Amino acid sequence: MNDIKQFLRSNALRPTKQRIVIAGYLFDGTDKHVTAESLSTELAKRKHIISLATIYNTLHDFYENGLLKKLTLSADRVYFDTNTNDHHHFYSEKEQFLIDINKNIKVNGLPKTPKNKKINKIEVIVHLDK
Amino acid sequence: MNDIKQFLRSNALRPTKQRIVIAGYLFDGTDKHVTAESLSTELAKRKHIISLATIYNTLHDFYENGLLKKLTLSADRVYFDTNTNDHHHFYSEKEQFLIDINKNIKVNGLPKTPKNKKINKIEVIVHLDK
DNA sequence: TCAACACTTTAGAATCATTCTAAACTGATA
DNA sequence: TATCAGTTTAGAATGATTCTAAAGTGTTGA
Ligand SMILES: [Mn+2]
Ligand SMILES: [Mn+2]
Ligand SMILES: [Zn+2]
Ligand SMILES: [Zn+2]
Repeated sequence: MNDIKQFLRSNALRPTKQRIVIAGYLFDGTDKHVTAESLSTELAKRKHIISLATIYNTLHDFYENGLLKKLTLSADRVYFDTNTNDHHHFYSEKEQFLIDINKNIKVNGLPKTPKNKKINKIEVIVHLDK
Repeated sequence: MNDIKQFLRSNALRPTKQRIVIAGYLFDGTDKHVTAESLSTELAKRKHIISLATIYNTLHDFYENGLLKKLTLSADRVYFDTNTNDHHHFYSEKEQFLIDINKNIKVNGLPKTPKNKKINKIEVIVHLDK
């Protein structure tokens, strides 16, 4: 709890009640993939009612500070990922199912990068069925 | 034009004026990535005004019939891809920039697929900068 | 300790891509 | 050519997200 406050301060984020609760949930040691909605629901289960606006604000604040990654897997909700290491995903759109692939993956056979561009990140999504 | 009509019929799609125009544009031999909006704009340049509702309907009809692939690269617009072969992409979110990677890419080092799931498709997105 | 102020939170409105509704239209068929 | 299922469309609705602006709070210097 004081760790969380320090943690937030060290990321130039004022440790407000809401941010402490959200960080406490997100960074509890277990990697998580959340949407604004799912996060809101989880916090509500724990009797922490935080407005959706604040949840969006906080997710973005954390993202801007590199505490979260952002995943665009579906067109109609954004996932935030507490695992900030380089990694990939198994994903089932149908089942809203998302699992980290932390193993080292190699992508072979890429053509040369387009002129004047630089590779920022290679993202591998393994879409699952049934 | 009659080819287009046949093409549509052979896909169980009634060859309406609108579908003929849209198919004529999309399947002209050049691979394309379009959004509903960009397609609408391109058609408008060619003096073909088709309602957005129809453009959405048609993109979905084509998609359902396997004539298009759907790409979820950004959270706030869906891309449709006229290249229906298995392939991957270079993508620049900032520049709305999208290039096919048709070369055979191999992804090595995947962990084993989660129990009771099947790999449907492996998607590689090479995010570009600069 | 506390005033002062920048930073935050929040309800509710706004945005915007997409989907839906239901009425008018049209391609296919006999 | 009449009929009807399939299509198109304007406009309303939806839903995730962002914005607005007013009220609340953490920080800091005296
Ligand atoms: Mn949406
Ligand atoms: Mn949106
Ligand atoms: Zn992850
Ligand atoms: Zn493509």
